[in-house]
Amino acid sequence: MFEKLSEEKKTEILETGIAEFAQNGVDRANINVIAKKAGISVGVLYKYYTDKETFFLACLKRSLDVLTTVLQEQITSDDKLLVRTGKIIRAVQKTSREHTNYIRMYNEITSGGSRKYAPLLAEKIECLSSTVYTQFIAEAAEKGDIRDDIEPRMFAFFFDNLLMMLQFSYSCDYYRERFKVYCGETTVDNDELVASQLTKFLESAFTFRSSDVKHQEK
Amino acid sequence: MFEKLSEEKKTEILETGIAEFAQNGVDRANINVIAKKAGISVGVLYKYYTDKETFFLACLKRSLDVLTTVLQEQITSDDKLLVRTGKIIRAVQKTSREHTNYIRMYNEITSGGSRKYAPLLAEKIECLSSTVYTQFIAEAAEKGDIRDDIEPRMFAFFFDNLLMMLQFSYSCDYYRERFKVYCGETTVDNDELVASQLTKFLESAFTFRSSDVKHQEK
Amino acid sequence: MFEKLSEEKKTEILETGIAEFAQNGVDRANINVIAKKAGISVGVLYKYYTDKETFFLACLKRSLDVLTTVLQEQITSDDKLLVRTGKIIRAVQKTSREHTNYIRMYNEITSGGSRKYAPLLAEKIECLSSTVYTQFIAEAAEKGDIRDDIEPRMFAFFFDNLLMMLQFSYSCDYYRERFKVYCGETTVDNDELVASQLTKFLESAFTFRSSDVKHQEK
Amino acid sequence: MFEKLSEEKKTEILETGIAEFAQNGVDRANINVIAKKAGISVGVLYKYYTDKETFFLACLKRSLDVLTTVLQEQITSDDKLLVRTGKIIRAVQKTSREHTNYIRMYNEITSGGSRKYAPLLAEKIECLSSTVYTQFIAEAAEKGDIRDDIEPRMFAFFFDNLLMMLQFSYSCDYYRERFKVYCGETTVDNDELVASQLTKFLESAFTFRSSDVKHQEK
DNA sequence: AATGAATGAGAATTCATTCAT
DNA sequence: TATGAATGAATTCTCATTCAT
Repeated sequence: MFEKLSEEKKTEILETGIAEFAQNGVDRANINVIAKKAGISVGVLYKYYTDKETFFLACLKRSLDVLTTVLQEQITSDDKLLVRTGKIIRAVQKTSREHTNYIRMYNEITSGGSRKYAPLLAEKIECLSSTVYTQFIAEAAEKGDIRDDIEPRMFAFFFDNLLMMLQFSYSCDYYRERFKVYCGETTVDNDELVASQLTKFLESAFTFRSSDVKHQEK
Repeated sequence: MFEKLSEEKKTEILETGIAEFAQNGVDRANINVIAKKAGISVGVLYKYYTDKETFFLACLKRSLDVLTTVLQEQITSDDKLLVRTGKIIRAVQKTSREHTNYIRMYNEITSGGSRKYAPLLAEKIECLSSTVYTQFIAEAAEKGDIRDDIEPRMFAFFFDNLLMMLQFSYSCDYYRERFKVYCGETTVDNDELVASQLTKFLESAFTFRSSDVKHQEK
Repeated sequence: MFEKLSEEKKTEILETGIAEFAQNGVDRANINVIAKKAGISVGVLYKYYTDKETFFLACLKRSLDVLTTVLQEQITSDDKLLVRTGKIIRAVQKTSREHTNYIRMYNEITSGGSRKYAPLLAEKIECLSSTVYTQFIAEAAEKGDIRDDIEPRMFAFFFDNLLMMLQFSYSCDYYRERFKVYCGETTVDNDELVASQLTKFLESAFTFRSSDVKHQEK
Repeated sequence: MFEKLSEEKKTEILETGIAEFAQNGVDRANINVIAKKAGISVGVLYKYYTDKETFFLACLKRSLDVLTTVLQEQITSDDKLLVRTGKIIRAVQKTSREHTNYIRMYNEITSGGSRKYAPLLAEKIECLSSTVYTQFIAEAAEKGDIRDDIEPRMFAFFFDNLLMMLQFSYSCDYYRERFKVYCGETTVDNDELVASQLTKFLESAFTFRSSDVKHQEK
């Protein structure tokens, strides 16, 4: 398997698949078209991937692997919470611009009725970020850098929700339009503004002091 | 159009379509199956909707209309920001449980490659919530109930991002699994816990006082 | 199902399938070609038969049903054994000439590696003839019309083997050639000769008297 | 041709082909699989056999050659008719058990629509047995060992029909099931019983005396 | 106007055959 | 000369859409 296919060719095929799937969705993408665009015959494609689903999964895996690697790099940091947060946000922006299609692939599995195996692949990335975020939030809570009356896991969840939406807002058509509706045409391309605003939002979400509270629901 | 079809029949057809599309996605849903389940002939369906895409759009429109109406109700409130926030969160939870399929339809357009016209339909709901959220955040800022160093529009954007993710986390398979990965199996069904945690998160995001800042990135 | 398709059309489709399958074998026959020849679209064919195998089975069933009916008629006779034998042989010849394709379909399942369900369909015809032949041979044995030192079932088996080979020799290309090799070009079309010779052969096979035996294997 | 391929390798390739063709039928057998199982490349296979059909024919030829050789040995006998008949039957049983795949190959050409050249190959075996059987039946008739009112050629034909069916009944799935339906599960493995019963059947078919006839069709 | 049977273009997949290495 | 990766024509099957009744 893959003895003759060079690593580059292999990658090219997957990238072509990713581009098509990201563009049209799994169901509308056409295997014969992908093969042609990748400069190979359908036969080769079917030699390496038993069927369309399997090929899609391989494309998805590659996408998630790249994203996971990028995520790993972002995460490895000894900075304090807020510095780290800022870095992560900027990294998300960068990733979204550079790896649009990977993120669209990721987005592809978040909808789509009966796609069975795809979500399994995503477990890795979700587990990774959930573990990492939860842990550094818990650590920050211990150090007193962060309010301690929210469950770290849930905090991490809300945190990642914001990051995920940010990713999609840069990469996926629908979310991008919505982004514009909310923030205006220009803001979408003003990365620094968005980054600083979101950092502030998260900063205050993290550092609320209960002593300050005056108007709280019981 | 619809001269002969009673309002109830019309609704039944759309609801059947919504159920199928929500279940299987646009591409995998089968028009003939939908017609059969709705108790009509494909002929009728094609009389009123020129093609599958158009019918999907009609189903989507209905879904968004219902969600918009529900949203309107949630939004109309004179309560203070935090009370209102809590109410909205709970309303989102309720909606997610009661109108799963509508939300799945909404989710359906957030991905799905080349679906061209679908996003246009969603403008209404996005504009509505963006306007409303932006406005009440601006008002709160004026009253001093909220920090004033974040753009209301962006604030509203982050706010809605969290709500949208919450909706999907309750209604859509992939997001639901992710929800569990982050927060644990039981949390997913503990609406009160989730609501209170998210309220806290938003509360502090909203009410940060710049005077308190000690550890901020420059 | 078949509400709109008239009985004649239904039959025409099956007969077209039978002709093609008989001509080319299951694997080489082409569903699109069959549909075209039958004057329908593939869609219709697939509406009534879930796949090629199922359609082949339906064609086979029809073939075997016709053959079974014909067999039934042949069998229903109160004649004495030998008279009956002669009638059956002539009936087999007639059937073979008139229903060549049905017999080829029958022949189709006698080879063909992994064809799974086809043989099940044939059980009916095999059971029928085995039961009938076995029974009338047993009766003849009781009456003393036939030697009684051969198991009726095995006798019936040998009897049917000869009839089956006769059928195939008239209907199937290979067997037909072989028939010529053995008996000469002209004999193949001289039904009366073949019938009388086979009758004689069977007659003596049936009526051997043990008292006559002089040179028998121990 | 075959300059480099050793005789053993050649044989191994053919035997592999025979096994696959016997198992799956010509159409369903896969050339690439056969090459792999034979431990050669498809390239080699196509060097020696121009196409699948040609290769199948070569496999068929080998099968028929082996069967012809075996047949030759069975036939070469100076025994009297009935002794010889018994020997042939037992030889057929033995061959059927030992060379199942060759017989299946043989069976493969008896059906299968448009296989054009295959039957030509079989002429040899059919001519051989027809000649031999016809001749020894004629001789027996001269000696008075056999009734003389049946054409030797037709006699030989009926005789071989029974042997052929016996072969298939032991080797080919469909015929085997039919064998069981007629004679019961256990008989199929009781070679001695079958041999003696068929011998008796043939014995009386051969030795009928016209003087005994009382109830004959005119 | 309603029906749903019929259509047939389109897509996935297979595998005999070729040919660069 | 041998290899087996690559080819792509051919085939099965699906389903959006049409249209005769």
